[in-house]
Amino acid sequence: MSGGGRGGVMKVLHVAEKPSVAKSVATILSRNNGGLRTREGRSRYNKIFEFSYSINGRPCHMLVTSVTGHLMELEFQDRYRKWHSCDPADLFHAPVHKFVPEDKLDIKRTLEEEARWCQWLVLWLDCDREGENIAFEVIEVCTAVNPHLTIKRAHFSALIDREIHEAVQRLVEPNKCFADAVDARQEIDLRIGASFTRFQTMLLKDAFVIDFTTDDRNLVLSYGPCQFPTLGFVVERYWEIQAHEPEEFWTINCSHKSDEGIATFNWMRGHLFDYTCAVIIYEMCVQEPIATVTKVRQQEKLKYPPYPLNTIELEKRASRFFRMSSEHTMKVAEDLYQAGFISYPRTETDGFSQRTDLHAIVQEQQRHPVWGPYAQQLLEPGSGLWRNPGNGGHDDKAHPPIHPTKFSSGESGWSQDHHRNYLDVYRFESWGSSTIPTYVSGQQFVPTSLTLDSGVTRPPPLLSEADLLSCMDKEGIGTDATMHDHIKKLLDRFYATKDSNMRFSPTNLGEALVMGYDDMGYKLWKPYLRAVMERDMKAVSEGTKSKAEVLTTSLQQMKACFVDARLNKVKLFEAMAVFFERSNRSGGDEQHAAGEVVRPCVLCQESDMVLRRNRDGNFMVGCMGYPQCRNAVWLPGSLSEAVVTANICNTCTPGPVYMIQFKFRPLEIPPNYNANHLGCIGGCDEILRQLIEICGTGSRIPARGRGSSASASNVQQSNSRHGEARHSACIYCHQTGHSSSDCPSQVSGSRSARHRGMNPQSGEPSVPCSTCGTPCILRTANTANNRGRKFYSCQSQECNFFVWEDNLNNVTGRNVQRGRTSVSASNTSRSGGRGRGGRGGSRATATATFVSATGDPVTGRRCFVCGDPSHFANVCPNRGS
DNA sequence: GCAAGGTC
Repeated sequence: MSGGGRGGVMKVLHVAEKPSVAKSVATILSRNNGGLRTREGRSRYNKIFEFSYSINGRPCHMLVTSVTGHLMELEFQDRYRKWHSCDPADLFHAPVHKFVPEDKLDIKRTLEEEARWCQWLVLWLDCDREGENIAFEVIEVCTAVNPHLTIKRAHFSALIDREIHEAVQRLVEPNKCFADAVDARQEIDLRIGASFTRFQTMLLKDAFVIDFTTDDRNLVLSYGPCQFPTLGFVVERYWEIQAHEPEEFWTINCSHKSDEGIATFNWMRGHLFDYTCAVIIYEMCVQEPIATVTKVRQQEKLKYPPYPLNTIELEKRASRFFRMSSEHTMKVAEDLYQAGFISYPRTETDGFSQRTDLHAIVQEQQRHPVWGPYAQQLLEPGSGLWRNPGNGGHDDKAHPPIHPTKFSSGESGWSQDHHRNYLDVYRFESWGSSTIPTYVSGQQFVPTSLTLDSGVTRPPPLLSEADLLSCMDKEGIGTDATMHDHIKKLLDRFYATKDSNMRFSPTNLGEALVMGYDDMGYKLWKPYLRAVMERDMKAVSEGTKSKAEVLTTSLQQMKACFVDARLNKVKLFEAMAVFFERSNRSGGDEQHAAGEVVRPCVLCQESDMVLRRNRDGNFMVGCMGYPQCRNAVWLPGSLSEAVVTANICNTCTPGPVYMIQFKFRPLEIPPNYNANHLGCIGGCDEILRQLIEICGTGSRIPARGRGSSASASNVQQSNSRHGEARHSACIYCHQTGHSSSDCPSQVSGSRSARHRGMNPQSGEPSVPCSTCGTPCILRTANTANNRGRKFYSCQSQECNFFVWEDNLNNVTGRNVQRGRTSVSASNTSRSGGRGRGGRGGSRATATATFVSATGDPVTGRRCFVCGDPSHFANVCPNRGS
């Protein structure tokens, strides 16, 4: 019989994913005379609960404790931890290991101490893949000290009595497939993240002047399978906006004022882009102004209350109504949860289970000064107000939707944000209703106003935090508990910014990185990669694929992608060069920056010395501090291979000095020397010294042009947008004669309108918007009528400023100068004095002809009321209105 | 100095 302790009381160790669950499980199970006792463990957060219970009739001494999420981390072996310790491509196969980090050692000790004297281990981790993986971490720690443990898994979907009692009587086996799926995910995330992060940081950080007013050493250009697609959403929307070319349209609006109020009528055709058509129809209306009601339709509009809150919806609503970032929202929610005011804030569930006592939840709120009376009303049986909330159809089987759990009239020391979390009688949405006068079919009236108005098509808005969360949710980027982290990471890494309207734009850096990978043809910034990983994980968790299989294939693919990306790194360079000045610091070639560490530099005593190969193929060990420190040891020219080993020389100091496995070309060294030699560059190696003396160092075959084309970093792209850059080859088509911003190969599709060369410091031509002052950059139209024509338009979401560059020159009589040329929108606006935007009321007083939607002067069009070409009929002063 | 996932 397994379990030992035949006939006696069996000792059972229960481990939950978090302290709160341990407490709930212990409280529920001990309720019937269990005699619950609490004692401290090694970790101050993770208490140990003890009581008596019987499992399937067998008396047990129960110990319930917890971990706090994952107990272990995955890391590369020490040898590969330093950034310059290896080629980043090696990180796809460098050995990794799982270990318990420093801050979790207390928990580990508690588990070890308690597991030692127990017979059973019961795992109460959350019932999802991560929970299963944590379960195996706990198993590893516990079985290491007690290999005889019988291991069981409790399956529960809610922390309620029946579920918990049932779970403990129906223990199952832990599911290794689930845990394996997470192992695979962890390893892939680590390898991809570390390799690409090191690669792009070392490639670009020092090669460009990236000025983010931060300590330069902290600038990391990270890559991650979640953060990059998140950035991708932001950049894609931004490009969509950039690519938008405003088009003027015309609409006829009619209103009618009666005793009952004002009715506004919309034109069934919506709007027309053709001015002539619109004005003809409008003039017909004006000449026959009597309106006839042809149909009256009444429609009931329903508005449903929202579904119960899950984490994502909570974050979206806090962002929309309170302008709180998702990250801050989760902090506040955590505070409220810790204090017992709301239920667990990380949940996917958006429907209450049948078993939830909703009346009890509402009862708690009866004393509240604001919504207490409403709560009381709800509970009154006669009021007929009670209605169960809807169900959004999601259930994570672990937690209920987020709801208030007890009454609070405000705790001292809490910020306003803490109070905001209640969905009270919901003051944050309105019915949005309006009442209109009643009409009957056949009724006739003369409109109070009838206008021909112009409008301009607008691009979609920048992504809000709620939009971004929706995109991530839809594409499966991150989990409900981590999405806000990924968004914050974009801000922390200077990849994106959030404006005062809580909307996200990419920074130059964020845009350049996405552009670089996009130009390589890689969808690394798209959600597909994550989707493939998610599919693989599912296959592993269902047992249709093995962990090893998924790891092998996906790492193989990712490594191929990495190697290819590195071959195409010029694309990243070019994209960066669009936005940033090149620096004259070292770097820019991660191959040069990388190298295997051989020893600490004795000269500068700051950096490591690494094994490198120069462009001629010769080996040397040079200081990472180059060019500040020029310490170098040149190795024999007869070397064909050299690899740093893990062997440390026991004579040379200061150490460690790693020994190098040398391989010489046999024909180039004297016959009495071995072609394979494990040597040391620290000074102790007599053989190496002799070979250097015999063979010399440096170029083995002088001046034969070897390696002259080997440089993969000969990017000569100048970042200057003026002067010499115009004479160098375009970075897109590689032709001379135009700059990259004018490249004809780039002026179609959304790519054409990308934000190229708009670095404010670069002196790109721009005009300040006369309405809001935002600098407007020069862009090129791509419409049938105006292909290639340049225009300025305001990038502000709220502003309609637009002007053709050639009009500007005509109007102001001079060319646009860099920076601060001021332009009056009223003189240059396309739409003259018409329209509702209030743009350019000056048109009515101008003597010029009309300006059409394309900006060209229009001849032969004049007010049909008085014939004056300076205005249209709708604003004619001679027309009785 | 690197990822994403748990959670305090």
